[in-house]
Amino acid sequence: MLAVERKNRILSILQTEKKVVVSELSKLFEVSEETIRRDLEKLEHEGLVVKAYGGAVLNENAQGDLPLAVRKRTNVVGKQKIAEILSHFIKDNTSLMLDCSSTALFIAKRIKERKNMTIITNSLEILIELKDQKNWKIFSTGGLLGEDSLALVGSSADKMISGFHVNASIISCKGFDINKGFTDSNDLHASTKRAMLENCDKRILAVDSSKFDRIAFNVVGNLSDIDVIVTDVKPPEGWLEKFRATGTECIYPEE
Amino acid sequence: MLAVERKNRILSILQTEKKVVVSELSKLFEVSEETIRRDLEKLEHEGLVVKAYGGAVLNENAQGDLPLAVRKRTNVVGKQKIAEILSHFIKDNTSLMLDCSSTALFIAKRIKERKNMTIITNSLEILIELKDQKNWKIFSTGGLLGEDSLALVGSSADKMISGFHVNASIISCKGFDINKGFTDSNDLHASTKRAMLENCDKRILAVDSSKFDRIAFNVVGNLSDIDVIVTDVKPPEGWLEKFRATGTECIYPEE
DNA sequence: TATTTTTTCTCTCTACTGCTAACATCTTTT
DNA sequence: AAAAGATGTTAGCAGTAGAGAGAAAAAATA
Repeated sequence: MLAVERKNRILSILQTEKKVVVSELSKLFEVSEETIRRDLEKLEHEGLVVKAYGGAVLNENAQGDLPLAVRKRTNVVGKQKIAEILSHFIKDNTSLMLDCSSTALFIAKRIKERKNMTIITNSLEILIELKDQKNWKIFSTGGLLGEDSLALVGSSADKMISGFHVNASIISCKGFDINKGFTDSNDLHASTKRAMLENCDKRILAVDSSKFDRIAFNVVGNLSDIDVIVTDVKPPEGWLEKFRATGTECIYPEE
Repeated sequence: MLAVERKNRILSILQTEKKVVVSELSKLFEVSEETIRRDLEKLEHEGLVVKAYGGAVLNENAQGDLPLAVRKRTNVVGKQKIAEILSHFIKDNTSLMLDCSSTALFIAKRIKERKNMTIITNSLEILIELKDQKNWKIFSTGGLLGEDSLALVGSSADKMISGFHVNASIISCKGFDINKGFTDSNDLHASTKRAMLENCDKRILAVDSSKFDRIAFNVVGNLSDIDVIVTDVKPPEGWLEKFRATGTECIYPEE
């Protein structure tokens, strides 16, 4: 039995039983208790469970993410797929900028196992998600706290971002149109995203299929501003041709 | 049954019954009364319940508290008193800087009724506490996320603070000594506090009595750097004389 | 009000279970 | 072949729980 299989089974047991006990799991899976503890440790790191003396319980808190967020949970599966794909490309000892988007938050949750990372973000949720990472450098942009989001935006945020240069920036957007480019509904957010794209080696756009063919009010950029596009489904062939034409790499799940 | 399970059940019983009785819980969970007492003791330390003779009740005050903080709950009563006093001095339409301290967080909770405030802080907890305030401007300093705190510190935080000027800065510290001044155990925090004091009209030090006669490693400032000191108990007469000599106003609760 | 009785609490001691961390072993990947 | 990852083993440490004695608080009684 694979380690991930076991971890998934533990999660599904937790969902019905509400709690698990180390000694029982050890017998059930016929592995040592230490192995179970390590599994639980990893699951805790991923924010899915809370370890307790003798076992673990579900992290209620993680079900709906932070209690604070009134997040629109559109296409969670797609966003998870994108986070899964991207997490494989992110190595130890690299620096990243992450914008304030649910996709970026999923990515943050996924890369907790990496070592010595440097993260710059304007998302309070990502800051809180990563606050306990040892040996990481977590920078927050300053700025004005957004009205309906947990993002820091405005000129001070943009200025701060310009003071850094990272290996890669990962940003998301509200709309993606093959001709019009990618757009957002808030000009302050759009400006911050642009600043992130201007101060990195690799410009990555994470955009799930619910954004396809949508155009929001504020243009963030177009294909030539992006090095890699990551999506949850294979885009239409016509798009892929365009991507090849502009030299934009496109990554999507196999089949 | 895991210890955490029991504690969670106690909390949920509390939510419906409003109170719990040690002897009843002991029978219900089939553990000794000492064990129940220890559970309640831990829950009280976490600030979730208030122990009483024979049982415990919910801590109303903590209902809206963040799940993230494992707050050091030292002298909560004193800090509340200080917040109470200060809240009377804070008027509508003013701008404040608040540092990252539990006292500042208590103050933030108290002044939510004010209108049109402008707040600058380096505390993530204060940002989240105030995120839903309508018609307020909430600014975050940027900076490096502290190791053991939810604070943003470092040169970028300090630089950002220098770009603002507010009506009053309210800061706290780890130690207050009448001769040595006020000190903190972290140089980055100390530097941020200094920056806050340098960019305001009124410099306010909120220091509860648990900090009296303690000296931490990093000096933040001395009496001449402060306009108003707010404490939870009346300081010794000798101190009051010194305050008069340096022209520092001192406010404390009446007897 | 003062005193006694009862209840509850605090503290210490002890036993036990589970945890952490370091190392060894084996497998898989590069 | 070397590096990385997963698993098992061990020893010392930390968290949990119960028992009993004495202190403190509340209630009952004088």
